[in-house]
Order: sequence, then structure tokens, then C-alpha cells
Amino acid sequence: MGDAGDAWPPHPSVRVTIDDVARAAGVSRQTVSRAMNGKDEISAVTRRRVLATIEELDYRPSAFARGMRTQRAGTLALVLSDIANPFFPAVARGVFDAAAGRGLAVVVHNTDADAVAEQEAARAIVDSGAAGAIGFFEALDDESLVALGRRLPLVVADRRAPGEGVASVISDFAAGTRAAVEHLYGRGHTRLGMLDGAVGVERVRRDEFLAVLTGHGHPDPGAHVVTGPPTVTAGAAAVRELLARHPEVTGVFAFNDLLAIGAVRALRDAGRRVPDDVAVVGYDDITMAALLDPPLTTVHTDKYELGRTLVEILGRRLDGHAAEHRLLSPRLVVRGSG
Amino acid sequence: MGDAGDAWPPHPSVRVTIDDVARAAGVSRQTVSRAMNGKDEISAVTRRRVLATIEELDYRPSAFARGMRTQRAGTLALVLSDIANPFFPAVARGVFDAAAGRGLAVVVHNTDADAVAEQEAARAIVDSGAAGAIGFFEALDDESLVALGRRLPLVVADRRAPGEGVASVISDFAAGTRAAVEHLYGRGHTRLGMLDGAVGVERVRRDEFLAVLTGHGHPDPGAHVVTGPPTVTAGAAAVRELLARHPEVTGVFAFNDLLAIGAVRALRDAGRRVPDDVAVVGYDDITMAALLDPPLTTVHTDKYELGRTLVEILGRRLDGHAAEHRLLSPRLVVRGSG
DNA sequence: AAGGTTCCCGTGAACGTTATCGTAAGGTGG
DNA sequence: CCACCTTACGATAACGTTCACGGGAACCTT
Repeated sequence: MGDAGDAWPPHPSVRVTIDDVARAAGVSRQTVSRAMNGKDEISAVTRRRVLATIEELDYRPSAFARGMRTQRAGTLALVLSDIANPFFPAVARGVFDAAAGRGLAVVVHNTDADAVAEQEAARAIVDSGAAGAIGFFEALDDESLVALGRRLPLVVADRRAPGEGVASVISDFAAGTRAAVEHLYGRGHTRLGMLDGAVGVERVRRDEFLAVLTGHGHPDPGAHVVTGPPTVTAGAAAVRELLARHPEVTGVFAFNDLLAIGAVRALRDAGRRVPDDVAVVGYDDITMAALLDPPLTTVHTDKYELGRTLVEILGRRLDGHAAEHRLLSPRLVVRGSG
Repeated sequence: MGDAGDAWPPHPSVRVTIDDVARAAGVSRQTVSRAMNGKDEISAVTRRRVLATIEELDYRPSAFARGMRTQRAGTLALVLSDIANPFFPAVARGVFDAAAGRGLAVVVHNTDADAVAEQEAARAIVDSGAAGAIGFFEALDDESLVALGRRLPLVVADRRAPGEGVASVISDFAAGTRAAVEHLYGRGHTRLGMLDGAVGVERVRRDEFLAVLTGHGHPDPGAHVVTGPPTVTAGAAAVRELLARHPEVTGVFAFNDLLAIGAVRALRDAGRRVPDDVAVVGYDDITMAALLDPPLTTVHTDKYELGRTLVEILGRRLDGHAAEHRLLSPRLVVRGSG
């Protein structure tokens, strides 16, 4: 074993530099640079020759040296609150695949929807010189996001654009929520409650829930919302509290599937049949949702596509286009739970 | 909207460099470097003063310039086959948390257990100058891994160390498999089959399954293994094939929970009761496992802890210690499915 | 008191790339 | 045939940091 502070690697290998290629190809550094970066001011034959030499020597440009000049790395930052929340892996997969298509590496920042952690992530991203960033920011203020967006191309996800220059991709939560709640009404449930997962700034689901209930003449919608973290255990606790306060409730809309799953379990443990006594509708349609018993009625959003779209929008921003804004449409998937 | 090729950011901000700090603190660059990197050859008072100046000017060292000298970035690479497979997010969460504790950013490489993709990831990792790498390599040959391990500190996960200098953290698949299969025997099942998810080089579960069956005098264990990708749908297909070929089977051991879940669903769709007609035991204990009906009997491995351990071992390697090898012990969790 | 240590700190160079500018060769128009 | 442009390429200068030295001052040591 070596002592602490050993140099790495054990036997440092010599690096092939742009000068080696230049020498071998009989041109200058600059010409090599032009060839590999697809710039002009170089003839086609020279480019081919240089490219061949690069291949031959297995030359790999130093990301550090390049970044030093350009102040930008071939890296894309992905900010999310919790990779262990089943919603995110599906999105991340889409981001990875699309990013790979653009030759970008993805560095993931896990924030737990904590404002300080999100701020630190933003700072780290700027410092890293990332080419761009995709963020599920759930706690950071708009001002900070705009500031971040001034430093690099930024796309916010599931959050309205915080200001000029920041692109956004949003799932139409209002439409999804409306579909879910109206579905419950359509099944004859008029006494509804909601389990809110108020992790951050996303208030659309809650607001729309209240709006629909108000539209149906519900006496006191606000009192029928229980708030907690977006987890299975919190869902169980929340539904218990909801039914303790409002035993007449026969329909529950949850902020996400995790809460809904917890609710279903708690209800059954309490001897209530789902959906006969209490109907439950979730949100997201995570993989697990269809596999449960009863399978979860939920609002489906295409998470993989969301990931791909985020990179696509970011890519166009990288190419110099203006910040775009896209709305993705969810759809209700009716299964057994409500 | 800007034209393609616009410089970013729109209004480039001036960077605070180490020279600015040096000037402000009335010392040389080198002293600033010493202060912030915790080196000696600097007095305590000077260090404090410099650190204060750094804070005051909000100086952030350039990762590029630093990497240029040191040839190492403050980045950790995480290679996995599919982030959408529920096993990995839990591990990744552990990796993220532990890496954050060490001040390392994590860049994730999704390979689909494809040999070419894994090779490309290895190359990209070397090129990126990552401080170290953690890899669930499922297809790459040992030789390539040893080569990678010569370029930077490497820890392989759930795979035996490929050679000198490469650390490893492995879950004791043999023990886990033994526990699962013996449990099935203990419940009176003597006609067993296995659903293998042969994505890569991990053959321990299959081998141990065969060994236990042979030990129990099973006539032809090898014929009772059906192989496919480690997914829910593949699990359904595999169990159908297994029971078509061997209708006498009453106990099924699956390579992972996804396969097991698919198996349970297919069995019930085929009118077989689980666990009364056919018992099913999975592997991993993903979050979903406990929430299903029937809840899945499975071999629990602490995925979050695995992630943390991987970073811990890598960290020690970064600190100059020798490559360590750790074995994590899983435990059988008996639930309703078998 | 002379020489040797130890402790701090500064100077110059180097890491590998791209931007800017200069320039030689060849082509074009009047 | 001269002025002018275009094309293709090279030389130089950064980008911001750390490493390898070197050196001065203070403190011992004998």
C-alpha cells in the first residue's frame, strides 16, 4: 500500500498533445484545432489528413485545457430533489439518453428540495463551467434562477419560467389535476380530500384541486387538504389524518403516486375498501402504480419523454436559439383504485 | 433570439482570479494556493487572512486551471446499466450523499450493460480526468477494468475484483441465494426453477442456485433455469416458459425483484395462486417489493449503504491506501409470496 | 559568533488548448 | 500589370492554477 498523498496514476502515462498531432501531420497546432473542431479556414484535404493522424495517434484533447480557453465543459448539470423518488429515475434516463446523443456527460445534483442545497448546486454548476443545466428546482427563488440563467443556458422543469432567458418544460398539472378530480366526481364522489406533497413551489395541483372543488360548490375545500412530504409513509399518515378530520370523505386525490400508495395501504389497514369505500387517484404513474393491488388510478406523465424534451430544449438554447417554453400534456389512466 | 454561435454568457462577467486575491491580501499567488489547499509552509495568521480575503472577494478557483495542473477534476464517475431499474436509484442516492460529503460531483454513465457503451464510458471517464470511478460493469472484460484502474482509483461493484489495484464491494450473492433457495426447500418446495437475468458477468446467483439444487439431489437443475433481461415483462414471459417446460415446479427463485414481480403477475393471470400453488422469491428488496400483493419474499440488500460504502472505499483509495475488498451481507426477508 | 535548521514566502515555468492577428499564395477585375 | 480580395495556414499570446525552486529571516547549536 502506498502512503497518503501518492501521485496518481502509479506510473503516469505520457499524454498525446495537440502538438504531437501537429508534428506528425506536418501542420501547426492551430490547424489541428481547426480540423477537429469543424471550423473553416482549412482545406478539405488537410482536414482529412489531420483527422487521420488524430485517429492514428489516439489523440484525445484535454478537457481541462479546452475548458481553460473556452470556459465551458462538455458537461450538463441535472438538478433534482431525490433520485430515489421513482419519478426521477425515469426522467433521468431520458436525460442521459438524449445527452449522450449530444456527446454531453451528465452530472447529477441531489438537493432534497432544500433551498440551501439548491443554491449550492447552482453555485457548483457555475463553477464547473457546465455547458448547460436542467433543473427541478423546488425551493430556490426566481431571482436566483434568473441569475443562474445568465451564467449558462438553463431549462427549468415542472416550474414556470422564472424570468427572461430561462427556458421551461412543464407538465400541465392543472389539466391533469382537473381530469383526476372530475373523474372522482364522475364516479359519484362529492366529498373529496387531497394529500399534498408540498415540497416546494409547485402549487398548481393544490390550487387546481381547490378550484375544481369550489366550482362544484364544495363548502370548504381548503380544510380538506393535508400536507406532508411526498412519500409512502407520509401518505399513510396523511390519509389517516384526513379521514379523522373528515370521515365523510370518499375520494382522495394525491399529489403523487407515493402518497397515493401510502393512502391505499393505510385505508386497507383501517378496514376500508378501495375503491368501494374510498377511491384514490394518484399522480405521475410511476412504474409501480400499475403493479399494485388494486392498480392505481393515476395521472400519467411521460417521464422519459420529459427528460428527452428537456435536453432537446437545452440543446437548442446551446445552439443559440431563444429560450423556449413547452407544455406537456398528461392523461388520466383509470385503473382499480378509483 | 440570438444567432447560432453566440458567445455565452450574453454579458461575460469578469472572473476573480488567484492573483486578485493575492493582491488584495498582499501576498503571492503561491501563498493563496497554499492557504486554500490546506498545505503547510504557511503561517496560521497568513492563512486566516488569505481565507478571509477569499471569502470577501467570493473567489472561486477555476476547475479548469486546477485540472490543467493536477490532471484531476473534483469529479467522481458512476457507471451503471440502467438508472430506471429501481435497484440503482437507491444505490445512486447513497453515492450522491457520500460524494457530497467529500465535495465531489457525480457524473453518471448509463450503459445498458452493453460492452461497447461500458468501454466508451471508461474512455470518457479517463478523458474527463475524474478523481475516481465507481462501476457496475456488467459486460466489460477484466483486462479493460484493470487498465482503467491503472488510470484512476476504481471500485467495482457487485463483481469480483478484476485484478491488482482495483477495489471491490460485493454483495454476498452466494449467501443470499442460499438463504432464498433453502427457504423454499424449508417450505416444502422441492421442484424449483430459476429466472435468471443474465445481463452480464454476474453468475453467482445462478451458480449457487444450481449448487444448492445439486446438493439436494435435484435431477437436472440446469434445465430449470430460464434466462432473459431483468425486467418485469421478461419475468412474466420467463415464468410462463418455465412452467410450460416443467409444470411440476412449485417454487421459483428470481435473479431480481423485477423478474419476480413479473412472475407473480403471470402466475396469477394463469390462475395459479401465489404462494399456495407456486412460491416466488426475488432478490434486492426494492421499495416496491413490500407494497405488492402478495408482498414479495426477497433477499434484502442495503442499497443505500452499498452506495455509501462504494464511495468510502474509493475515498480511502484516493487518500493513498491500497485497494480494499468488502463483502456486504444480504438477508432474506420472508413476506407473502413464498 | 559562525554555521546549520526551520519556517515562511515569492518567482518563474509549465500544463494544453483556442483566439487573434499576420501573411504568403493564388485568383480577379479593370 | 497593378491593386485588391480570398483562401489556407502559422506564430504568438493568453486562459488560471500548482510545482519546483530559491531565498531571507529567525531560531538553535556548539
